Amino acid sequence: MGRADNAISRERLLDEAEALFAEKGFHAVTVREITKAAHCNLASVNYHFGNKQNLYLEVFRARWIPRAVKIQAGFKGALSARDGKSLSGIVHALAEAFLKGPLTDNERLRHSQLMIREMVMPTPAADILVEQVIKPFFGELAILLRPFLAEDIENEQVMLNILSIFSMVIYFNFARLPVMRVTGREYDDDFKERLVEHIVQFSLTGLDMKRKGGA
Amino acid sequence: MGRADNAISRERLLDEAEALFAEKGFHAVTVREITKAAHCNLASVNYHFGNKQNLYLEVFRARWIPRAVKIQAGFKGALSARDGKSLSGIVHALAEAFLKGPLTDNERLRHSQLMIREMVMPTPAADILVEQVIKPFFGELAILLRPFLAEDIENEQVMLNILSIFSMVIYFNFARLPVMRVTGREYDDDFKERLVEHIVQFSLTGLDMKRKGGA
DNA sequence: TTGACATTAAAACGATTGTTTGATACAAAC
DNA sequence: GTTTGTATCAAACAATCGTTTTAATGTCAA
Repeated sequence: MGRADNAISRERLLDEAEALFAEKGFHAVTVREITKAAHCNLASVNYHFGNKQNLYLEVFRARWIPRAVKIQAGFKGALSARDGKSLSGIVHALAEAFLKGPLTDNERLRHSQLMIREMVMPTPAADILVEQVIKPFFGELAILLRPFLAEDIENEQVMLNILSIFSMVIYFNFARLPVMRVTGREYDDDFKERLVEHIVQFSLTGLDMKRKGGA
Repeated sequence: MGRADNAISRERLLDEAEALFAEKGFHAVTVREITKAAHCNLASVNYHFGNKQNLYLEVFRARWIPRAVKIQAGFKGALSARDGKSLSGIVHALAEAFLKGPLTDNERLRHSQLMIREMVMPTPAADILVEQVIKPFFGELAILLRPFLAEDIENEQVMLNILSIFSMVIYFNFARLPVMRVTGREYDDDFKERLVEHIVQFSLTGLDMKRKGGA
């Protein structure tokens, strides 16, 4: 084929590579596996991306970051729409953006898996991830949350709070196995809704909910 | 050498394999790498464990689970010692057992890394992990926490609360890169103490700490 | 139509992988 | 002292890995 299919097979490689890297990890996936899934020739990875490592990095630049931007856009949209001016509204929009949001369930799962992998075993992609996505986003969150917190609160304390909310959102996304086993529930829409509500309530009041009466 | 060194090199293999599997993941570690680190012959992995997969599984049975038991013992010890009869005491003992506890910092890191890997990309080891360690432990925690929660609270709600606390403990252990980058702090004893206090406070009151005055 | 360029294709490359083999060394049993 | 069983060792195994090579195929400009 000629030049016309240039972008197409390159994009297919990125799609399939992202799915496989997310599911199995970098070293467990072979170039042959990727090219077969993308219906490309074996040499196409090295032709379009130089080598396997570079394809992995490009997956983050061309797929992971845009997805993160999409999630953040969903969050900001929900914010300005209705939940803008209350603490529970902000946390609700945040949890919903990551657990339900504009992505499919598979996309969300892949997104979390790739991020977790980079945190447990950082590669050069982790720098891009932290500096270009996490730090800026957490900075915006800090500005949003600060009006609702104590006036003399330190920046470190704000960040720890954000990290704690984030840890729940991430955990309920990637640790589906123990969550399902312990609660006995499937990851359907009902349960996701339940999780969003739980994250909001726990983030606002913690365990101390006697005054609210339990559920 | 003769029979005397039997157990010794087998144990060395388990030690080095655990460290390498935790750091790099199953597929990224080679048998040659493990045997070299353990000062053993290349064939010793297949001699003692049959194959590489079986060594990985045995790492969980012979190393990971005992470590989990040790952490839980540290938690229960702290409970009966002083923090037994208050909500904050229980959460404090829990956070401290996982973030400071009886293990070295490297041991704690490896422990979290292996667990996270099994949650993101489950292997047969994940079943052992969830059924033999996580579910029983969460069951005990539920019994401990229930007296302090609302009387009509559902079991699912209790489990979600435990999962939330657990998500923070896990996250602050394995996601050190973003935590350090966002807070600007190193993982020294001071910071770990700070993290324990934060987890306790957030678990008890969430973000709504204005009545307490911030820090 | 021709020449230049971009992409795909098949085949092979050397290196590395997990695993197996057969010989050797050693301690305990008889 | 011979036998038996266990552990270690160097060496080689077939298979698979990422990557390179070379040729073929297509498109577009001149």
